[in-house]
Amino acid sequence: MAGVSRTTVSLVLNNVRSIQISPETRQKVLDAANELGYVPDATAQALARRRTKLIGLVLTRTQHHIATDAFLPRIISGLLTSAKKQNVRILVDWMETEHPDSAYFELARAKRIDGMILSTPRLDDRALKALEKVDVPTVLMGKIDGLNLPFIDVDNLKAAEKATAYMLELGHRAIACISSAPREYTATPERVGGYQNALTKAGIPINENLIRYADFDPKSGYDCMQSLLQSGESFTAVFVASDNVAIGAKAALREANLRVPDDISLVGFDDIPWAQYSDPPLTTIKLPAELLAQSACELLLDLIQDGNAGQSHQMVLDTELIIRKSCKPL
Amino acid sequence: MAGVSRTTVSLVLNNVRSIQISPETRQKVLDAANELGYVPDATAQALARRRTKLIGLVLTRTQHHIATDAFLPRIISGLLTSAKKQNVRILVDWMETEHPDSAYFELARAKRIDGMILSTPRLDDRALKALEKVDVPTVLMGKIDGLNLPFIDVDNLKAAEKATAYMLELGHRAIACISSAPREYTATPERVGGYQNALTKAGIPINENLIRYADFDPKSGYDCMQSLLQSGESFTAVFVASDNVAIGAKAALREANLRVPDDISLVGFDDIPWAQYSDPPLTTIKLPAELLAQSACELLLDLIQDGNAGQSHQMVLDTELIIRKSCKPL
DNA sequence: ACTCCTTACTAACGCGTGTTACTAAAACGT
DNA sequence: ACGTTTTAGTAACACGCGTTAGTAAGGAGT
Repeated sequence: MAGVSRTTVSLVLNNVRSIQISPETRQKVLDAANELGYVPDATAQALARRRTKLIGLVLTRTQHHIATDAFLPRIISGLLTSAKKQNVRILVDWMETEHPDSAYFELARAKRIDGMILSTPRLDDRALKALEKVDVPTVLMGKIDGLNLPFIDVDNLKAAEKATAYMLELGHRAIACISSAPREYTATPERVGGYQNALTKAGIPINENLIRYADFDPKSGYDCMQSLLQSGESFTAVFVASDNVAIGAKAALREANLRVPDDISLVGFDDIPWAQYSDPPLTTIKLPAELLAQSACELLLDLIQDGNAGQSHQMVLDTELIIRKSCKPL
Repeated sequence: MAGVSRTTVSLVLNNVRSIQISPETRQKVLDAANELGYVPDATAQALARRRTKLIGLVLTRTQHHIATDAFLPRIISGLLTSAKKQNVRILVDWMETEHPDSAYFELARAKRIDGMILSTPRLDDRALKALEKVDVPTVLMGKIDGLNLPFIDVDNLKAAEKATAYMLELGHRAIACISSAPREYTATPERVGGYQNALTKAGIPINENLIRYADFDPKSGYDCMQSLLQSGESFTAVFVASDNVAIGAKAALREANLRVPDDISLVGFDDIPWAQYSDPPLTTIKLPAELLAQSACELLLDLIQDGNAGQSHQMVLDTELIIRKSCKPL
């Protein structure tokens, strides 16, 4: 070093205001640090400060569903920009759903991260209840009613209702629904519920045979659509609650020689990059993914800083129906 | 604790073999740890062991290109499985290309990570040369000729040649090429080079006017295809060096009332999930993304453990041409 | 009875930083 | 001239673990 104590260096580099350092020594320290190319050891800082400056993004899905998720890049992108702005880094982890309760805590208990964002939580996940009582700042990306955890989500119900209402306006009456994921995932009942609400408001009875539950990926969409086509039920429009699933659903329609929108109208959900370039361009619900991720990140950092300071940190974002060319008046 | 020293606990929990512990005390320690729900503090371990058990995935792209990258999920999925197997975690970071040389080192210098994987490196990146001399285990996902850094990549040249040769076999002679990314990215010259090789071997002169450089996302593919169509050049087939770019390219063809494969044959690259469900199913080069990521991870962990133990850690994986229905004999 | 080895454990230090309590010197006030 | 405050800096401890060197107890050998 250059002529000063370790403590002084720490005080200068961290710009501690509650203490006085003469401008000259301050400059001497800065010069020395610069010349030596000194970078504080992040691990040691974390140990001393009891903050790792790391937040975890925990994906509650199988490996295969992560690999085929066309939505994930937007979440990561949003998270990265928001994190960089706040000088925090992102740790990605993944959890097979079969794991026991303790799985969520591996990261947190070891204090590897300061807090975490849980993507696509499941309703049947018992560990979530435990999270309420444990002191790990957590933000859910997905609303769960029973729990009192902070969450951020879009208004899935309203969005699905909007999408379905649009097809109703065009005169469709026999409208099928393919959900984005199995029932256990929180968005599923909301989106299917919104679809059902719209039908009910239009005085149309709900036909359970027109509802299918996909499993995130295009293949499941393909299977669901085939199942619908083979069910014998007739329909002129389909609400597919995930663009990624719609990719497969459209393939099934094509194989059955049905054309979009001439034979079947289609509305998707998410507005992944593919949607506007598909044939025909897909009418879909635009989900503000980057904003969602950024808000989740900021919410989490608030929680980490202020503790759980009173107010319930829960946000619901709005969505927009993007009308393209996959629907046609009946 | 339950009747024993801190040292003994450490020895038991880490299963240190070079030292003797009686089975009874061992069990006592394990029982106590279990009851207390003791989890070692990861930060403190990292400080003492000088290993963070974290590896960085550094993306050299803009925020927008990350958000629209249909290929990223497969990389992350592969990395996650491989990392979990080795009890290591993944830190995702991102770097705008304009940053100065030091940018790569922020993570490494602060010893936040044990090593890093660099995705889609750029040829013009001067910082890479600095990496050679710095003691940070690094694996490049993408081959760079001048450097002596460990890398893992697919044989882009051979793959592109294979794709182009396939169209030549079908009788096409006027074959255009849309690259996946700007020239600065390492895969670009290789893939375009493979395309040119195939033409040359078939005795066809290379027409520079039939080559376009896209920029990762569907929109750039759309623009490139439009540019080709408006150039006045005539062609019957196109090699698009990225499925993600092909999404947009197909949209441009459709708008020009050209049909695939009747009017234009198309071969893609990557085999993203969308490819097999597109209309028509896209013939493409299947890139083993998960394997690529896993190999990169294992390579990196080897480097971290053994230091740079002699042998040049460089791997080139093979690809496969998946023939679907987007090409037609001329 | 003494040395020598083995077994089973622990004291003490180090990892690289943040932070608190304290001190020495200088400046100030009467 | 003396007490009091301010200024500028540092020593020492803490963070929670890994690890090395060392020790006490017990057994074996002569």
